Amino acid sequence: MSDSHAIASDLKRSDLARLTGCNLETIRYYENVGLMPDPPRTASGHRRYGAPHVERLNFVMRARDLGFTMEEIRGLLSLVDRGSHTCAEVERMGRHHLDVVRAKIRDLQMIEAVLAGTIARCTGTDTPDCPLLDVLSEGQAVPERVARTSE
Amino acid sequence: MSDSHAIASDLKRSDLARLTGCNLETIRYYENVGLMPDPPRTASGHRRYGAPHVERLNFVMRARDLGFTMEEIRGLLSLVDRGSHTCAEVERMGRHHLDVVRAKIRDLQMIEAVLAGTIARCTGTDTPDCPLLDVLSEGQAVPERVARTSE
DNA sequence: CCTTGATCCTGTAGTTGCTACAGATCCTAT
DNA sequence: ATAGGATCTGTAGCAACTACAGGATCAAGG
Repeated sequence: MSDSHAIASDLKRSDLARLTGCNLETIRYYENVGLMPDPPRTASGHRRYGAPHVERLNFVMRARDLGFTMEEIRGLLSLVDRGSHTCAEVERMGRHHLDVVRAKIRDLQMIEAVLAGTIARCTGTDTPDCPLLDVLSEGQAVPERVARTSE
Repeated sequence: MSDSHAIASDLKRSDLARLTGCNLETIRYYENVGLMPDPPRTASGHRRYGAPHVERLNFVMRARDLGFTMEEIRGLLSLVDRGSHTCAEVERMGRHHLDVVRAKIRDLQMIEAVLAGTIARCTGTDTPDCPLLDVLSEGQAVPERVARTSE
């Protein structure tokens, strides 16, 4: 590998934010909650980041984009950091998360069906009679009322 | 209307919770944030509820079940409370919420596709090589990284 | 009538995943 | 040297609840 355009290894927090697209404050937050390591500091206490921090933050952000919770990401990172992770372990965590995602989709589709079906019966006129209000007032809004996983 | 089995109109907070399935504390919370009206009190300050409160709380809970935000529910309730609402107004709010729900579904389906497609390539063995880690490390996790509406 | 235990009251803290602000310090360029 | 940006810290705020502590009150049994 040439060093023709190596990533500068003396990044300020604002540089890291710019390179990753992460919010400036969120970087500090991830540090506080243990998703990012404590970076080295200059004599006056300013954080200095390098290429590994860029990678780590990208990892965290991609995991968040995929809907992993911070707890799950901590789990993934500790697997990787341990240095002896296996694909099986990672896959297990991924599958669990996939189950959660699919459950959310199902819940939202139930909501969509009720909403769409109800609104389709709306007249859109000035009458106070409204199927949606009827559902909210009397109907069983969503067949299984268990928890609100879908939010 | 007979009073053979009219809903008792002298309900304690615990009764309202039991009748609706709502958490006891949540009732007070809804009162604080204006989703439930301040109920009458006994001389010693205990809340007393009646049938209208049961209906109102059921309305709020069904709306929450359908994923309406508290802000939206406040809007729906103020329409209804105003006494001069129209189906068109309610429908408009419902349609807007339906759009939000559908956007969430789409976002989650993108996540599902990436996750499922990636995990399908997992070997499930003891190797550290893992497609999911590859996606998190290098991939563009979810094509459009805009906001996280789907949570 | 009195006690005991259940219920009720209030305010407040915790949850998740950030985001934003205030006030102090520091860095950089002129 | 100084002005104005950037950084530092702690903390508060968002949604939508849930739970707890400490005190007051109610209801039933003795």
